Order: sequence, then structure tokens, then C-alpha cells
Amino acid sequence: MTPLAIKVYSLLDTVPHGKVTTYKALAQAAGTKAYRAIGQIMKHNPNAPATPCHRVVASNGSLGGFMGKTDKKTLQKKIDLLRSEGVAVKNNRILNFSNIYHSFS
DNA sequence: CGGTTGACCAAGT
DNA sequence: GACTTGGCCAACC
Repeated sequence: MTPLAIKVYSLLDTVPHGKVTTYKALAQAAGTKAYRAIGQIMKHNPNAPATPCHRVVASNGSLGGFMGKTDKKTLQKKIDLLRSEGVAVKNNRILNFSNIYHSFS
């Protein structure tokens, strides 16, 4: 558990179900600019089910391998979770992304 | 303490 | 619209 991770998890907890946010927004809200570090935290995901990393997407709203390449199984799982929460996902992309995007402002 | 590594981003080609 | 470049910052070795 890293200090940054704690902030990120707290922020994730504030994101309502059926909505998503971006690494950038998380970093910003966490008071840092380490988008990349957050990505690592998510993939390690020490808090497994308690950490809804599936609610975090790239700034362009794509899930098909956040950076472009990721384990399909992991990805598909997250997509399933998102759809369970009411998030429309198509072709590994978020539909109505701007509509369900949650910002911390 | 320096170098490598990202589930990234923005801008340029 | 797809690909490359440089920069960003935390975590790991």
C-alpha cells in the first residue's frame, strides 16, 4: 500500500456506480500528476474487489488495453463489471463516455 | 542515489 | 486517423 494508492482508493470510493473516471482526473484529485503510477497501482490492485479499478479508464474512454495491450481476461472481467453497473461498453470502449464521466472538480 | 518501467497524455509527424 | 516523441511522476531494483 503506497501513500498515493491510499488517496486513489479513497477517490475511487467517491465515484458513484455506473460512472467512470480517468487516470488523469484521479491523479489531479489526489494532488499529484503521476497518471502512470496510478496505472501501476491498479494493475497490482492489492485491494482486489474493494478497488473498482474497472471504473478507471483512459482519457479517451477506451478499455481495449488501457495503453493498448493488456491481458484480455482481466479486461473482459472489468467490462463485465462495468456493464453490471450500468456502463455501456462496446468494442472495448465506453459508450456515452462524456455522459458517465465523473470528475472530482 | 541513479536507472528502468509503466492499465498515461499531449503534441507532432 | 494511425504512429512516434518527449515528458510526466511514483514505485521497484
